[in-house]
Amino acid sequence: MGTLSDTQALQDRLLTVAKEEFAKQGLKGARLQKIADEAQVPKATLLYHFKSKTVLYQRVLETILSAWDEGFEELTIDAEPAVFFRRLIDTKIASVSTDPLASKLFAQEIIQGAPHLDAHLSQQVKPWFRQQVSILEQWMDEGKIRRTDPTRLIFLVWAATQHYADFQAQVLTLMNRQEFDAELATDTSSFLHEFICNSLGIMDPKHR
Amino acid sequence: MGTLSDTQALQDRLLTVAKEEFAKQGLKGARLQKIADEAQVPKATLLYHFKSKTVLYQRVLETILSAWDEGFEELTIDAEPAVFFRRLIDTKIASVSTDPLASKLFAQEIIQGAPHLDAHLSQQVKPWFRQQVSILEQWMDEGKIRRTDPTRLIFLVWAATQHYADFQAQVLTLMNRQEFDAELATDTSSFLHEFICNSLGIMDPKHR
DNA sequence: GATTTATTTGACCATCTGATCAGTTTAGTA
DNA sequence: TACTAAACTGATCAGATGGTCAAATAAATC
Repeated sequence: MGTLSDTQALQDRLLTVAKEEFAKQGLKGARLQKIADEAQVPKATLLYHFKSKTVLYQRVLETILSAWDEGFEELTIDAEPAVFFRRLIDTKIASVSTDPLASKLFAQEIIQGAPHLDAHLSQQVKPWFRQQVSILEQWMDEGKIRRTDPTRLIFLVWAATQHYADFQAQVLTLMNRQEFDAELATDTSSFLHEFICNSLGIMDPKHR
Repeated sequence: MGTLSDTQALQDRLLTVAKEEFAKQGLKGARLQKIADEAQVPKATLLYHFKSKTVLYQRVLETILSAWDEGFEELTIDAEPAVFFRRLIDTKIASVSTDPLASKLFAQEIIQGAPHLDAHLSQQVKPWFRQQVSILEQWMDEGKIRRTDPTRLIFLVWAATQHYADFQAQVLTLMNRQEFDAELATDTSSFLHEFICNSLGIMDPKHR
């Protein structure tokens, strides 16, 4: 049997299980024993593959962040406003709908002051953020979208999408739903796109 | 010395300190010893006033929620849309700016599935929420605001405001700021009001 | 002032949990 | 097959942590 791939597969499984536990319980609240149990492996084996709880947590975080970076890098400048926001919102809603645990874990990390991702925030997120801001500013200069604060505009999109992952418990309760299904996701995506385009005075190409 | 008021004052202080610790570290992460130290009181004294960590946590949560309920009950139906959103946003931004710790604590509770406030969500928040939805629907019927999904509209306001408390670390980093001051608060409030009114086709009374 | 009640606190405990380690098994290699 | 290295794991530990308790002190009541 391929041992290297076995080891890799095991570590991936451990990371997946750990992500779930960290997302649900927080860093301090998560228990190595439970992660090990869930992955059907002795606790000592878990600690053989990841030297410590902190290392395991950081590895989980890295996995999440690199997946996100990959997904958002593709959002290029070429498109016109309506398409840009369509892509941005769809990408975020998709990530929130596909993997809400990642979003929850990230949210808890930020809420607690982002002690484990200072570097990532200033080195990965900030440049991406500045680029988005400058795109929006350019469009405002060109009169393609209403002039407003681009920084807070991006925060708005960010917050409005992330909300459906982080506050899922509240959202589902208030909507009388059991789960966040695909229909809910596309409807939410449509709502946000329409709401934002309306505010920015963007005419949807489809409706012209 | 008034003993009753002394006891009350002490318990209030303990609750305040505990809120800070719970907000920063989460329920599992918070340490009774640290809360006691911060309040300059032996740990045994803390546990004399609150039988257990869980009880202390629930008391903190109750304090936060009742303060919120009080603040949002006042938002009555009378006003016209522009005023309604002005008040709603101002109230939320004020609460987020005055006491971000409360917001953070609440957020973590919801993220982890709201195990300690199922009752509050369905008994306090839900009725308030339904009322807001019905106000918005009425305005849509009357043509006072653009027709859209009222549920997701409220979520949007909620998310967009809360974001500034919960993700403060990220917001400050990306804005190159050190603290969330009063100016930032009013600017944010203005931005959101303008953005929403624009999307809903509400003319600000002041500008007519 | 005596008695009872509420508050305070140091000492202590039972339990949990992350981490270590030595010994074993399995896989890869010559 | 003999040898080395990697992977695995039961047993165990050291430290931390929530919680208890009995004794002391302060406050209230009679």
